[in-house]
Amino acid sequence: MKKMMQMKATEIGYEEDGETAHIKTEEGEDDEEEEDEEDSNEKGTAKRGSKKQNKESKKRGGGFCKLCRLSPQLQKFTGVPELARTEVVKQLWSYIREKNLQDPSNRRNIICDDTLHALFGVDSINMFQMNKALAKHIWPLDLDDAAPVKSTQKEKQRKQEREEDSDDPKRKKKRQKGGNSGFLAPLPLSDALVKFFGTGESALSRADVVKRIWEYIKQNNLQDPSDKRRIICDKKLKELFDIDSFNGFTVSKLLTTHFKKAEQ
DNA sequence: CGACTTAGGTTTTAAGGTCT
DNA sequence: AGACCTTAAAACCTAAGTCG
Repeated sequence: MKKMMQMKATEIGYEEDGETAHIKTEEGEDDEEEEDEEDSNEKGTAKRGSKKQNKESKKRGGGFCKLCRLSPQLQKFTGVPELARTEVVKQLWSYIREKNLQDPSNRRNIICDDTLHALFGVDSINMFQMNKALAKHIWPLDLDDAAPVKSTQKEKQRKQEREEDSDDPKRKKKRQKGGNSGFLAPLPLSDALVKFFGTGESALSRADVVKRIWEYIKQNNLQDPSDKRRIICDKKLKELFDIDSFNGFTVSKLLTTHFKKAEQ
């Protein structure tokens, strides 16, 4: 599965030169970005590059499965004195879901109830910071005293600081935007399209048409099971588009010929 | 700009295992 | 020896394509 993901990624055209990383960093504040970028750029590139090759042969799991000693608070939470880090994360999330502790307006934020507050010492925490906060509660087994796992990277602090204040504003902005532009204006449909829908409507917005096409695709189960973006045309679709199959992303393109231009 | 779709990459953290 | 990969979680974001 993951192998597939990698392949797809390259297919789609993600560049290896750190462009993706850059896009991501954009979300954060710009000042720290530069140093950061250098770091993650290199790393990311190498990672992605070799991942492709190595993923296939690597499956054995690293040191994450190793049991770690848990802080008293975490012991209380999990009920056991030792647990693999991955298991702790798992339990945490099941607890969060069970108690419905995700902030509805930003589900990456976790509202801490008393139990979590005891663990993290904050009222709310985002999912990324949570992982970091968790580090204070997970100790190596061989360390008798409560020495938190050594934190090697100071630079990384900057990263999550970036994460802290970058976070959602951008997204919110996006969400808030909204409002109608003229894109929703109905456009005259081709006869073939009118016939295809069979509702008698002769004009619909592009978005509406796309929506209905997808409804039809789903109703008739026309998505290629091995790649759901691929649409296998049935007779009706074939008549409409005159092709055997198409990529879901190109619906819009295919529809072009079925919109009569107002001026025409 | 935003309507619509899906797949999947990215983000965080840790340290041991594995590969070069 | 040192670089890189592994695990878990969920949400977000991006990609193409079109239009006024």
